[in-house]
Amino acid sequence: MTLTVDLVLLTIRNGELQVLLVRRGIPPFEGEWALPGGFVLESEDLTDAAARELREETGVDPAAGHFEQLATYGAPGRDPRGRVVTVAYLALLPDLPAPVAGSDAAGASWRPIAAGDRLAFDHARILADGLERARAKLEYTPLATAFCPPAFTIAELRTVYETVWRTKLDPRNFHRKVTGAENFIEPTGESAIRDRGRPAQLYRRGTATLLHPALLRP
Amino acid sequence: MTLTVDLVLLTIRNGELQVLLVRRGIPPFEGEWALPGGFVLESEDLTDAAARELREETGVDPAAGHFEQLATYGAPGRDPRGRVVTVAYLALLPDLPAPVAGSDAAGASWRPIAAGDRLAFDHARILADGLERARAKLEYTPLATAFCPPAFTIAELRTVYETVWRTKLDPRNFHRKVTGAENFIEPTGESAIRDRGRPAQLYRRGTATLLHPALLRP
DNA sequence: ACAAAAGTGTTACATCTACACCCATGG
DNA sequence: CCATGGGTGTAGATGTAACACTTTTGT
Repeated sequence: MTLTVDLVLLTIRNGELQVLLVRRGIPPFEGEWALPGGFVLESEDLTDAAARELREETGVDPAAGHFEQLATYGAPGRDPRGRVVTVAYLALLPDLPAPVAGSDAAGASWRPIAAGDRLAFDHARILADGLERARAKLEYTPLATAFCPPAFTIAELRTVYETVWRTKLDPRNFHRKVTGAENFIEPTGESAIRDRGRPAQLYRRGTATLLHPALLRP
Repeated sequence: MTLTVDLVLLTIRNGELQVLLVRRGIPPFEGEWALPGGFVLESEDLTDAAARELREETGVDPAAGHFEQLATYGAPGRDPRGRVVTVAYLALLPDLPAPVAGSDAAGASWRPIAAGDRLAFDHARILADGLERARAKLEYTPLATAFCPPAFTIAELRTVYETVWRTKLDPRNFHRKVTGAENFIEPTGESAIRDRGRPAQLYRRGTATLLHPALLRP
């Protein structure tokens, strides 16, 4: 029995939700897209293995965004080479200024979710589960901030919700909801910036782990 | 590397939340309580392995209640015998009329959560995660009905919430909330029964998978 | 009749939606 | 000045909490 970890790495680039995929260089599924992942080392915790893969693939620290176990997949036929059970992890990351530098997977690239790439193994199912988890968690946790840089405007936070949920939200009501939710975000007090229009306040992540009241998906 | 499944089986008996535990007959942790579980067979899906264990331990069909994957635990030192990774499953079951008949674990018994038994391995952590998952899911899914028999009264459903959440709920408001939530429960139309007081309408599970509006934990 | 549990009505308050409106900046 | 986006005010709909009150049984 072989144990691996696979990563569903989500970020928002160019206003669309993207996932990090790698092109497989060897059979099976040679040449197809797949989720990044790798073997769990002897005497390595599962979370450590996933964090190690994350660093290898993106050069990014897990603490920069959000990182959690998603689910485990072990259907007997899921890998034609034999019994491989994989523990999937989900990470929500800000748009990386230093992108896939230091990656050991040369073929890794951010692909829009909307592209609908065919994926190797049961990775389409894992990705779908990760997306649904992310969409659900935006409702009742402050995880949307994981997609944002350390300081962000409320409009930027709103585009996170709009992108992940594929909806439009009323800017006025959204503003009041997020500023009203306890410890969701805190004003940096610091200045304000933006290209056109009135400058916006900057905020950072608050201390809340649960949103109250929640932001319900329309 | 060894792969096992462990089960967090929850039910409500005698008005308290209980978990099925087994006394370990062999080292390590001989004589201590542990979650029921066992090895995943070669070419057996994880869910099948967990369902098989459930039937072996309780003689109950997974479809009688609710059954889902909880999380996977693989810290290197969690089993002193070597590397053992376990996939934990959570099941919510009605109070079983035919109890642990046919069980291959003679030492299996329902133990109150409140008893605070010391558990072998990292099973205390797994149980805590299962409890928190169950508590959270009662809020926004109709899973409370998994603890109920096929036909139940609203008061019985309310005691499920009160028991799992360790709170008291207003019977009048609770009644309106659950009858108002779309497709949560359907009246059997059928009669009404109970020991003292006015007879109650009987209900069965509805078709909803998500509760709207949700029942928020006080 | 009375206790006990089921179920309805009412009122005050919180939250949501939709939208009118004002504020601050770049060109 | 005016277009653009940031941010506040307000009214109606919906949901919530607290609790008085009516209904239907067993004893």
